[in-house]
Amino acid sequence: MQRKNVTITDSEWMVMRAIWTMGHATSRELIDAMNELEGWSASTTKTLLHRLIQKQAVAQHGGSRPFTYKPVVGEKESMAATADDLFDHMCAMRAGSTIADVIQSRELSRADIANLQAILAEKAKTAPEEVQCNCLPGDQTC
Amino acid sequence: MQRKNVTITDSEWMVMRAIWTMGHATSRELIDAMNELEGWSASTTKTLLHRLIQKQAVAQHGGSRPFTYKPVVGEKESMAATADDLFDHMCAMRAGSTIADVIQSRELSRADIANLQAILAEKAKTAPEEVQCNCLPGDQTC
DNA sequence: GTTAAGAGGCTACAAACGTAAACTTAGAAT
DNA sequence: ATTCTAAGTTTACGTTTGTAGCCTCTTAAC
Repeated sequence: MQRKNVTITDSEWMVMRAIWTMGHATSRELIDAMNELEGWSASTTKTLLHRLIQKQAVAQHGGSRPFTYKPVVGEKESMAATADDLFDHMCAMRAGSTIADVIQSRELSRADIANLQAILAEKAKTAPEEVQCNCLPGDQTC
Repeated sequence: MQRKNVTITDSEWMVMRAIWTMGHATSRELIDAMNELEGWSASTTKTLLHRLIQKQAVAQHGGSRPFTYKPVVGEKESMAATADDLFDHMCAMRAGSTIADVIQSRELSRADIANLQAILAEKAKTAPEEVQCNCLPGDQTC
C-alpha cells in the first residue's frame, strides 16, 4: 500500500512561516523573502506555494492577477498539532519522561522558567493520576 | 544542490525502537517484531535494517550467519538530539513560548508535573536572563 | 557430498521531496 | 494594437522513502 500524502514538508513549512510572518503576501513578496532567507530560486518558491495550495494550507485571494496568498491554517493550531505529533514521536521513542528530557536539554531563560512554572501549577489542579502512552508492548519505561 | 541525507526516517525509527526495546536482536526477531507491530513484510524490515546499518545507527555483530544487530546510537542521546531538532522546528514555527504551548496541549499526570516542577526549580538556579532563538528576521514573537 | 531453508544482499518501483527550468497568459507600457 | 514582463502553470529530474520481490550464500540436516 503506497502512502497518501497530506503532510506539509520541511521546505513547505518554511514558506508557511514566511506567510505567517507577513500575514498575507503576493508571490513576489514570497519569492523575494524565500530567496533572501534560503537562497531559493523563484521557481522553487512558486512550486512550494502551489503544493501548499493543493494541500489547502494556503489560499489564493483577489480576483485579478497579482493574487494575494493567505494561510488557511493558523500558526497556533499548526503549532498545537505539531507539538502533539512531536510528543507522540518522542513517546514512541520510549524516552522515559519525554517532556522532562526536553526541558533538561533546552536552554531556558528565567522568564521562560517562571512562565512554565505558572502553567504547571495551573495544570496540576486538574491533572489526572495516570496518563496513557501507546508504547511498544512490553515496554516498561514509558 | 541536492540534499545530503543522514537522517533517520520515520519507519527507520520504528526499527530502532524495536532494537532498543530488545537491546539487541537477530534479523529474524526484528522481522517478527515489525511484522507483529506494523504488519511489514520480511523484506521491508530487512531493507530498513540495511539502511540503518549504512547510516551507522545499527551494527552487525557476531562472525557467523545468524548475525546479531545492536544499536550504535543510544536512545537517550537520540532522544536529546531529536528533542532539540523538534524544538528548533517549533521555534522556527514562531510559536511564542514554544515549550509552554507544548505543555499546555499535553495531558500530564500529577507525577509528571511534580517531576517537571522539580526540574524547573533546579534549572532556575543557573538559568540565563535571555536566550537566543534564530527566528525570521523581523520576527518579534519569538 | 547434496540438498533444503533461512539469513543476508541486490533490485525494483511508485510516491514524495527538493529544486528548478520552460512555457503560457494577463495586465502594463508604448 | 503590439510588445514586454511579471504572475501563474506545467513539466522535469535526481533523490529519498515506503514497501517489497527475488536471488544467493551458509549452515544444518540427511
